[in-house]
Amino acid sequence: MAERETDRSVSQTVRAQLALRDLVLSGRLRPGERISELQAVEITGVSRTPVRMALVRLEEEGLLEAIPSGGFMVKAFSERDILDSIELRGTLEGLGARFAAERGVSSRDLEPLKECLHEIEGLVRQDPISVEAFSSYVALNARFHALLTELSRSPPLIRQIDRASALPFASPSAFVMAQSALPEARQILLIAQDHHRVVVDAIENREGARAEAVMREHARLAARNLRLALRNRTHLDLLPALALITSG
Amino acid sequence: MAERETDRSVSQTVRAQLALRDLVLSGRLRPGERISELQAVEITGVSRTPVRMALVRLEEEGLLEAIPSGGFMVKAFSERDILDSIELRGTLEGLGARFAAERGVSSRDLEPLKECLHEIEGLVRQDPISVEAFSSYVALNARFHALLTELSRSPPLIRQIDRASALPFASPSAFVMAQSALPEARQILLIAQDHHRVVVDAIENREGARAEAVMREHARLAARNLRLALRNRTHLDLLPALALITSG
DNA sequence: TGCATTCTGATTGTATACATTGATACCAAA
DNA sequence: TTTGGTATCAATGTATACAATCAGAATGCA
Repeated sequence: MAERETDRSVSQTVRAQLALRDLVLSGRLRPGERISELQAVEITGVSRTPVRMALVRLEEEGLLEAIPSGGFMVKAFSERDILDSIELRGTLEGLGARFAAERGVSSRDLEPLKECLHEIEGLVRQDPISVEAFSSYVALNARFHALLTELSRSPPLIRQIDRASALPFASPSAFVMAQSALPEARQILLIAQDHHRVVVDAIENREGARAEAVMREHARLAARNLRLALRNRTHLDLLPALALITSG
Repeated sequence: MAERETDRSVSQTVRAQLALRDLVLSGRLRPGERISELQAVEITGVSRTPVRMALVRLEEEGLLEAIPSGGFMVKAFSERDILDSIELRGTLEGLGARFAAERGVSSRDLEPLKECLHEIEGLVRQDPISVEAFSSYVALNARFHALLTELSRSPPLIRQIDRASALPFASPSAFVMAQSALPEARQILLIAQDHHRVVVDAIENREGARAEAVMREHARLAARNLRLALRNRTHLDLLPALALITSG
């Protein structure tokens, strides 16, 4: 029944973790629903031990919640939780940008970031933006944010940002996806790209405060637009992670 | 050998987690040193399964690091890592204070915070501060920060702050302990208490920006003083967590 | 003597059996 | 009918046995 294609390249634990995460994000398990180990064993095809490890890691990741009496359930998020997560992430990224600016970054390190910026530039110039271009944008945007995070050169901060982005609705891609639901999507992307340009410029010129401020504004824009998109409830199926929302 | 006093109130996993954390923080395991499961089993007196769970949790907590080839080792931190962690925590607390201020807090919710403030007030008024008073201060300070964090009423943020404080050198107590190594310790405590007063006042008056700014300044003060204390290398044994530092 | 290779030992990753605990349903008594 | 208790059962927590993998040492060959 369960596929026995033992892919030796990854551990059973990792495979279970991926399968269970997908199960939660796809919405096949509703928020608040208990996830039984036996059930998880049947679905993933691995034994209880790695399943258990995967459950613990997913709990630490924030997708699951431990039940006091034992076991785990799918965590439920309110709309406010999601908006806070976005702002939280923006604050951390802001600190990262400040670190990068204050500590100085060689032009060699800035190169990939600028290249990324340039590629995005080409995409948003289109009007209207094609579907393929849009999905490229999502990938490039995620890449931009990842590179920017790296520039902080602060392992503790990078770690924390990664944790904050683990919640699927707080990832940079999620921002963009949500914005795409709005009629003024292209305008928003143009503003976002403007933020990108400013933060790179600020880092280059060692203006820490400006770099930080623009990243926070960047997140606030994302939060505002997600809120609007949630009000309209249009095309939100683009972002399956929103299945985790329970209350307004 | 290993105590067989099976304390039924807590799980084996939790007991192992506590024992191993203590092992790391006490410095009996040096940074970079590999921690073998067998060894952990002997020390904690519990079997491999809960030990393994504890190791995974301690890794997520940031105290251990997974070795690619398998197993875990004690994580090593640079001085820069520690200073960044403090600033990171201050940034998160700043956001929390802003949330509290912007969203409004009932005077009923502020009461325990003010009481805490008042108790600290009594302590710092002493000159010189007695040893007992100082250790009370450490506890009260931690309590103040915890209450403040709660006031944000943002589960995602609270979670993140808790994670940031898990690193022992980033906890509020660590700030105070480190400061105690300096000759001007009392002056510093007075300034810190001033910050506490300002943040409460700002929250009460719904001044989000001011609340945020003072918490960040609060952390910057702590970082500055820790840096000074590290330079002097005086009384740093007060903070055993610093055993995790490897490089300057 | 130096380097590569293989073998061996130990340690981790996985599977499963056992113990224990929490939940539920049913029955009896008030 | 409701409430209390008990018994049963299912699911988790724990222990241990087995398998796979990695590191290191020893040996053989160049």
